Amino acid sequence: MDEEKKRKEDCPLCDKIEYSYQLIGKKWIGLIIHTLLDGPKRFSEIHAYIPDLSKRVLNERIKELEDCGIINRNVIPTRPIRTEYSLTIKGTELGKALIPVEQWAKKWL
Amino acid sequence: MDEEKKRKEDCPLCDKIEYSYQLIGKKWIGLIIHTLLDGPKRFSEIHAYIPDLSKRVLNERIKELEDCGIINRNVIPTRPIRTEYSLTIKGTELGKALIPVEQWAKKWL
DNA sequence: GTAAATAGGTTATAAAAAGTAACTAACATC
DNA sequence: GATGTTAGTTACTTTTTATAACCTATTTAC
Repeated sequence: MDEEKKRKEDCPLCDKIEYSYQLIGKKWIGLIIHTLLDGPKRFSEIHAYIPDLSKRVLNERIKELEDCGIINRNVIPTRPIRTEYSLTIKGTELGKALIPVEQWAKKWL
Repeated sequence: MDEEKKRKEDCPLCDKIEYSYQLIGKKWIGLIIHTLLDGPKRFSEIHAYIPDLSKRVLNERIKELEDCGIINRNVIPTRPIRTEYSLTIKGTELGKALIPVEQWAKKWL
């Protein structure tokens, strides 16, 4: 069956699509981005918005999202020091790209 | 800080949004829907398109997606019997809602 | 008609990811 | 100096995923 062979064979576009699904396919990533879409937030604020997400995993997700350029960590030198997280342009655009999924949820769930 | 209290307090819309992110936040869900968006496929075809997804988990994901009304299982009484999976209307709309994420991937990855 | 192949799974076990709760460091207030 | 807050970290448990072998039914190849 030749049709079975038309799969991803070093197709760079397929790789990107697959990567994006692995990204939003990680638990909590979508909700964290959604939360930050309405403005920068501190660690404890994000945690308060998503209480079922543990601090350990929140910290892990934040580092992953920083590493792929989706969020920025801004350390504000007040006393006590506060760290604020905000979406980069790349991250804001991902957040906006997820809005149709939220609209789907409103309609179908 | 009162602002921390403006979180999801029995907000049905937030629940829906959260549920949708938990759904697409499960590994492989997005790619399976993407794969089915271009037409119905058999078990082994989906597996061929996404070879890194094991048959055990593919089977689990298929059952979950069936349970929430996103895909249909059609048993075709040919000899040998073939089972074909297709998106429901709900599933097709979710697939379409994910296209902006793919466009984001094309632009930013 | 026996041997290997295909389709659509299931099972057992191992590895990776996420959850839980207690702890820490740096400062601040009472 | 005891208590609290912020932003984490650590050790340990539970849940998810991965890996690979196996299974049943039917089919094609020899």
